[in-house]
Amino acid sequence: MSIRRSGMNQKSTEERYDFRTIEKKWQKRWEEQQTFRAEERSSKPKFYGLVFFPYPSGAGISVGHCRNYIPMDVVCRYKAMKGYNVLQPMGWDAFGQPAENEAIKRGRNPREMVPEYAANYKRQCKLVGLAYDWSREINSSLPEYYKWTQWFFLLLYHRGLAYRATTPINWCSSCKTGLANEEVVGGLCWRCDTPVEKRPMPQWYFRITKYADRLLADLDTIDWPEGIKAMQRDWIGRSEGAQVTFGVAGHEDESLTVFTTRPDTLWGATFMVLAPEHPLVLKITTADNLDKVKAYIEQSQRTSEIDRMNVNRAKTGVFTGAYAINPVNGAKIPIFIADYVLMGYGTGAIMAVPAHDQRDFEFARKHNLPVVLVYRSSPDQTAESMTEAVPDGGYMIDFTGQTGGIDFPFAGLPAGQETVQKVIRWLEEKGFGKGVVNYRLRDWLISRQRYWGAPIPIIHCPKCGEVPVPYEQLPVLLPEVEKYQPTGTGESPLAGIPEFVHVDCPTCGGPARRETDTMGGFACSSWYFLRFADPHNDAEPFSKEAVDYWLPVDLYTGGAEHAVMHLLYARFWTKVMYDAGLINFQEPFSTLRNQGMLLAYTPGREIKPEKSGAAKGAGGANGAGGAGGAGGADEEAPEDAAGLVENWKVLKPEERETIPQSEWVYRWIKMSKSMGNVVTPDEIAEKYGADTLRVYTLFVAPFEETVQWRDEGVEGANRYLNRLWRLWNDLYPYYESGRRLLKEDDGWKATLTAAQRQLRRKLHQTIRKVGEDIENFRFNTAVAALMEYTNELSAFRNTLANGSQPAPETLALLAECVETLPLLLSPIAPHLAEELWERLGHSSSIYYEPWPAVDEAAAAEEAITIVVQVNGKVRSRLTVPVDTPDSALEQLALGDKTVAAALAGKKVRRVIVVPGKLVNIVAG
RNA sequence: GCGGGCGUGGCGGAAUUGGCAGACGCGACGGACUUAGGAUCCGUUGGGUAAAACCAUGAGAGUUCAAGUCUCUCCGCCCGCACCA
Repeated sequence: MSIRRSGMNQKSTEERYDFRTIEKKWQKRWEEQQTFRAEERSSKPKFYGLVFFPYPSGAGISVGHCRNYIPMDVVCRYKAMKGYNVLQPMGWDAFGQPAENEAIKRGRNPREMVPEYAANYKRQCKLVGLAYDWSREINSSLPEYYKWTQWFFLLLYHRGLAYRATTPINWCSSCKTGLANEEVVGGLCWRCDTPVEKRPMPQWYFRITKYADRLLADLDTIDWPEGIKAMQRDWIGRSEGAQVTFGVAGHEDESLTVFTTRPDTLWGATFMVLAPEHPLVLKITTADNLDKVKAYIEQSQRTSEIDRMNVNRAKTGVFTGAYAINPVNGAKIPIFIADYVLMGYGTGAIMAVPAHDQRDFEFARKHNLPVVLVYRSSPDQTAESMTEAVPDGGYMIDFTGQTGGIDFPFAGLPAGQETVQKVIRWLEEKGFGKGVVNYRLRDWLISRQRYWGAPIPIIHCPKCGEVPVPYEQLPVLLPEVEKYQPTGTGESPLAGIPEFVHVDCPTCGGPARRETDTMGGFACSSWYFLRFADPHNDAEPFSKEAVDYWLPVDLYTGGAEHAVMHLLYARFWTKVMYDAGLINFQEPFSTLRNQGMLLAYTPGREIKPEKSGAAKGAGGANGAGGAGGAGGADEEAPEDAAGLVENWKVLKPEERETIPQSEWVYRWIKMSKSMGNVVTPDEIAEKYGADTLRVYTLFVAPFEETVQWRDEGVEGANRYLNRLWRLWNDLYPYYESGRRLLKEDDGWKATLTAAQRQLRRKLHQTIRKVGEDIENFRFNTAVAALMEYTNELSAFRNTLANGSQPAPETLALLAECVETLPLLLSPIAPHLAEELWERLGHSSSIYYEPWPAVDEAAAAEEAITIVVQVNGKVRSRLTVPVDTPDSALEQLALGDKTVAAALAGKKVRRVIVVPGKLVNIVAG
């Protein structure tokens, strides 16, 4: 029996480690020695790890951001130990409305406020021990950065990808600015949930639609979560079909082109529907229908976006009095207008085939329009008996003789893509239409009528028209203003600054006006990942050499809320730069991962379910808005919507005073500033230390999963680190004498006892497992593996005889354990790892130490447990040497006492041996 | 409705190609050490039984010697999109 070491024998060992002192010490040293600075030139392979560009808000970072930043930091630190030249930068997405709104709210100048907030973020990042290369810090609101954002605007402009157009835009009356389609979520502004209206205004757009096919196709080349790829595919919304041109009866000079994915159903078109906004509507409407039509148009303009998007609404619409002529059979069909047809999709006009399209069917029944079948599945199927449309199946009906002399070669063809293609070819031959590919994606509205953004570098000259600012005149500096508030007139605050607006035309020298719109924040974040490769270049946005070396980003992490916006825009700009020969890759982010949301247990109160207008929030229990706690998007819910989650409301700070705790109702909701339930890394670092925060964050759940923040869990992580600290200190005294043996020769490995070999096996298995888990983003099991190992090491320690000197090979083994532990710990709990490493006598940072090598021989199992099953049920276990042949396993299994008992009275029919795993005896 | 994901102890979660379900941690319980314990250490901890048997991975079927894992049908939850012609 061995003597158990109790804590009492180790009074000299500190029970708990002094994380405050240790963490401060190492953070200071990392900073002084610029430990995390990426090498400019290196023969090493590179690794570029990046987290979503954050906007520095006044609230600072929360533990939600840490759920993204810490895992990335672990990967980067691990990669450094694996011999990579690592680039892990950080910077500030400082332009845009969150900053501007906060500046307005606090009555502060964003130029002063933003750097303060950024400094606070930076302080917090350091507090958490994140290994950023701060020499590459960037700030998108500084002229040295936005000069190049403007440069890229001009690049797009000169390549025909930026244009100004006056079309009805999505207008948020609260933000007082236009929104791109991506920024309208369910008819509401993505930032403030205000219902979006349509307003015609001249605006700048980027022609992202030109890249739709490539943005879609290249999704197949990148390692991104399926869900994000699916969202981008849906957003791009490619659909194949045909445009078919119909004549208009009585208007021989006009024609109407429809887009349809089902040109094979043209013979069943019984009416046509135009979007109310369609330009031909008023031209073709007959006099007696004009009042009705005008009224309908007006009504549909009044109908809110949200209402129009309600699928279950009745299919309203009115007849224009005009008729279209179906080219395939000369049939005259009535033309209606209805708001279920959208001007922004396809051609804004559809042919309606009620027999095979549900919406058309509903419209036809409501307005007593005929239904004509094109496909039939059985001979007795009739249009009259239909209760709903039949979207697919069946064989085409023979329309020969009913097509006004036009041939009909499709009788009997089955419904399907092949038939559609045949019809398209036929339409093209006849000149009735052509096959086209249509996209849901629309051009990217970049104009903002706001102050805090990069001015659009364009000059409007009465003589020369639109003139791009010459490259050498960049940057167009954002002027100082007295008021940052949006003007309310729909114009940018910049329009009120004469010295900014009035400018000489670069072309003719005459008086001209500057463009006063600024660019939306997504412009800045569409190229920042490139700037990190060469952040201080003042001659160009980046040198090709630096970008060729560092890019693309190897690993990119952030919340899923940017699935379409930022990630689509950045991909688009990357492709444009590729086309311009600036870079040699087409996808900026090779691997993308999304961290899960962080929920906090939050006190609130029940509220009455009714309440007329407050229908919003019924969408789900994730609070207001869907943005994640970490990464760029900093949504801020409006005051009245904040905290409303299905008949439940977060307690306001004052309510926590006035409402007794017995009436509090707790719920798990997203941790966010607007909910007042944010836990900051500062408070955790203060109480338990940054390493504890790191361990807890990694251990609590898989990276992608939503997690619930629990203080008990944090305490568990802290306990573990203290346990590890004590264990290491208990073993440390053996290090000096064991180390010599460890380094001198390998002989000791052969003389280990079985228990010692087992410990060493666990050690090397752990080295392998932790490395693999980090590479595969399984941080929770990496931490678990470390815990398992320290548990075994701890049990081994307890077997050491107190006071007496262990045998030499034991000392060598202990030295190996003592030396390896800080290395394994280093990516996960770097402060503690550095401290232990230093105590081992090292003077340089553990950050650059090589990751320990796995001794495969030591890691290999000597004996394995073979499960013996009878008819699939475990009856016994055998411990055998690894190389036991199958036949011997079978014999051993059959000879086992419990197995024999289970087999009593049965006949063995079959024996399955799975090498290294089990023996299953089938008997009956 | 469509697309993506998920459902395992009291809780968070483990579980290679189908091969011992519940690693690791939290919580709980018992013990040791203590003036003390919300510290530390050592145990126990899915249900069930005296012990077994047996029952357990949302429900139900199927494939297989063997299913948390594969197939089908449901149910529930989360995320995204939603009249897209």
